[in-house]
Amino acid sequence: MASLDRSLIAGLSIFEGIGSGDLDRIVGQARSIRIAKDQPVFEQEQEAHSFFLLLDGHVRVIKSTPDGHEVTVRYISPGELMGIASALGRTTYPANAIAAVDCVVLAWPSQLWATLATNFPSLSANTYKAVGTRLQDAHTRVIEMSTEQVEQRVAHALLKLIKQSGKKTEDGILIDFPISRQDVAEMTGTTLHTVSRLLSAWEDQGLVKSGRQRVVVVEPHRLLVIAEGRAAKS
Amino acid sequence: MASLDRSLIAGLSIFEGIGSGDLDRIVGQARSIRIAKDQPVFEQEQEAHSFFLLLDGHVRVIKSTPDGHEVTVRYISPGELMGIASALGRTTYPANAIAAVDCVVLAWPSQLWATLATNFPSLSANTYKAVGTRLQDAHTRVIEMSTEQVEQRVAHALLKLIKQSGKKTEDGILIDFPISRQDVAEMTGTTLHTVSRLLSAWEDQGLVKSGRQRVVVVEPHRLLVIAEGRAAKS
DNA sequence: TCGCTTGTTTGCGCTGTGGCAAATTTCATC
DNA sequence: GATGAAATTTGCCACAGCGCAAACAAGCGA
Repeated sequence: MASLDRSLIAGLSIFEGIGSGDLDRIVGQARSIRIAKDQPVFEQEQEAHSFFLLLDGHVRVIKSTPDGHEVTVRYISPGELMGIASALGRTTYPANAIAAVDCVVLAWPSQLWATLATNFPSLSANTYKAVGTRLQDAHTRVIEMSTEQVEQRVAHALLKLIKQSGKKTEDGILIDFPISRQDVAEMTGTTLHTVSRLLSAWEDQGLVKSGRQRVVVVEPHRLLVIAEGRAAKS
Repeated sequence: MASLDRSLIAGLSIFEGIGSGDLDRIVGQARSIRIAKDQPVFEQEQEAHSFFLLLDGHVRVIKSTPDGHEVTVRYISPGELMGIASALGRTTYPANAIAAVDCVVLAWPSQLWATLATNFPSLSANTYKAVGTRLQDAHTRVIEMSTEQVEQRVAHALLKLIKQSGKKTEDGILIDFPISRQDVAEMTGTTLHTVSRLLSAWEDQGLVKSGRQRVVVVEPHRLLVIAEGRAAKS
């Protein structure tokens, strides 16, 4: 399979600045795995035996709280690394990662990170740059949760999703994996009821079209207005 | 000054596994800077010319939103790195860092990171481990904001503060830098009014003692009960 | 010592959201 | 096409916590 995906893989930002020979040497040490929808890629607290690169599909990263709440930390799109506990000096995964659709991933044994990082400094630099972005994102998330109302947070969440995994359709931009009201609620710290009410209202205003596990954003620009908190109260 | 602080510095977790000769070589390239209370260590969006190690004092890291809200990202205690944008492939600081009290920091030029990291792998590993912890903390924060009520969040914030910067007194554990109700509000995503009400209530119950820019936790254990959400409604 | 500034407390009313429950739709399976 | 499970919608109510405003300390400088 390696040969088939090579051109795709070579274009990923993680491998920027890495020669094609080196790339082969890196990818050659990974095994390719298929993960069926709703199956875990890795699980919270579990020993971090591998780290992964998502080649195809979408993965949801979730943390569960002791009292039974679930919070979606982020969604992973093709080309992103996940489970890189080893690069951050951890021995267990900090969260659950679950395939939102059928996925294909590359998996490297965790102990390989150290040698890969020293042999391929660009790989290391690119990885830590991605970590920096993630840290930023997490802080942005904290800020949103601290200062915005539910309506703005949900709007922001949808905008993020279409930017990351949007697919053009004739109706608008579709989030191209199944996503329920409950899922959106877990991303934004609210309830599925409130999300449902919001989506209904937005649908009435022609902002979005949505159905069972399906959201299409018709007017991203107007959604952005809501996200920024400059919405005209109807 | 370097000689005076050497034993202190050698014990920091960032320098774990680094020989004393190497340590000198690393620290020798930093300059020591005093920063007066309320003065910035670095500022959001500003070119990241240096990265820092806090030797003494306490620093507040803040992000400002376009609409004038301020959110406290975290507090930094002695021994922690800050402003390590360069290690994460960024060229500007992502937030404001302000001295909560008079501080002493070591500062290295950002461009030095690359050579330090390659010459001293332990330094690099320790740093990224700290980054990993920070990422964890940020996610924990998101989860708290998503699932907990204000009362629990404030309780958690106080517990974090006393763990990080607590100082034993005869009354209880004092947060040993000036912290206002407003500051706590900015850590927990609420208003100074609500924080004030909570502290008043807790003071009545003998849980804390507080005054102007000052909080002493008298009964950490009972505060933890509140933080966990297992509090008996009075 | 007397202001003056800055931080804190507290009352009151309002509202955004959560909680609950029931009805309804959609999809998958037999 | 019938049956059932899962997702969604919606109405109603309750209340946590915010906003506003006014009164109160507590330091600090002159």
